[in-house]
Amino acid sequence: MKISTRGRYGLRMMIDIAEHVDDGPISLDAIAERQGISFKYAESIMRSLVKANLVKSSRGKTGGYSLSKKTNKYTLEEILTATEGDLYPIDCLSCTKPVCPKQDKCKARKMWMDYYRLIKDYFSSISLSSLVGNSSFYEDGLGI
Amino acid sequence: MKISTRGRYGLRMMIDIAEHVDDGPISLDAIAERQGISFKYAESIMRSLVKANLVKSSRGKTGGYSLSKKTNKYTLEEILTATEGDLYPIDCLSCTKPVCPKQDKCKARKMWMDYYRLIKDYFSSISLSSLVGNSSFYEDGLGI
DNA sequence: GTTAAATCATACTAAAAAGGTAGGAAATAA
DNA sequence: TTATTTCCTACCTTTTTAGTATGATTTAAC
Repeated sequence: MKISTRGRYGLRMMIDIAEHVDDGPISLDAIAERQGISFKYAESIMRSLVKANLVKSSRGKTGGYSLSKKTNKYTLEEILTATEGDLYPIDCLSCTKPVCPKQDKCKARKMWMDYYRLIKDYFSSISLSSLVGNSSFYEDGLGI
Repeated sequence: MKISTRGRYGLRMMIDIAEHVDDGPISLDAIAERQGISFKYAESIMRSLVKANLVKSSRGKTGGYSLSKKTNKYTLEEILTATEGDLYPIDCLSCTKPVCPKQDKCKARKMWMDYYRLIKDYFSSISLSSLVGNSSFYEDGLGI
């Protein structure tokens, strides 16, 4: 049931880039520093984000990472999927996995599928921009 | 993001007991056999269910496990919590865990808390009885 | 052109969690 | 008394998570 650090850190790294979007490409060094994540681990997470085309990278001296679209075009669903892997709560819901032999008789399957839809819809409904800066999500927040 | 086998198996074991509720205490041997779970692993999961007072056990020759209340009084929330542990997606939401030093500034915290409430409410809204027999959940099911 | 600063790529390792086992003690109905 | 059942503690194996090491490649600035 737990979200791994890859998903949590990946999201924070995306927020970090979004908040410094005006400064040109953001170096991983700066992101890792601000987020308190080791450079090397951040690097491995960032590569997942690049592969999923969520961020663009530029190499060389003034290189770094930048967003590939507007912050309000990102959903948490795509960010978490890129870093965590798919959002299926159980493998047998996935089309790419071998079909469970008990599937037809499984009394819990529909409940799990409904659960999957619920959380997928939730993350799809939240944009990266809603977590950035003094957004409403932040203003409503708990510990301000 | 994945549910572990303890949670999934534990739920199936509860469904199994519920479906044989008229036969008196159900032996673990029968449950493990029907559910295709190894006896020893089923035993370890069942102990979590007993500890949480979700099932009563009786020892001796005709012993076994039986429900401690009516099937419609069980929610999936309590069954999953007993077998999986708490439903928090991230540890820093839990009151019993040390407080995250960045909590006040965390832009994602409210989103995670809302997520937690969403899934807790979902599992709380589903009763064990709705997964048993030819219930509506089953009738609506996918692969029947 | 050289250099310094950045990403890219592959491989590796340690720790934790998940998944599962073993062996025997205690209870109890037949 | 015995067979059958749950109870308890400890252990083991595999997989996943989390993180590290090393070096190559790219590129802006000097």
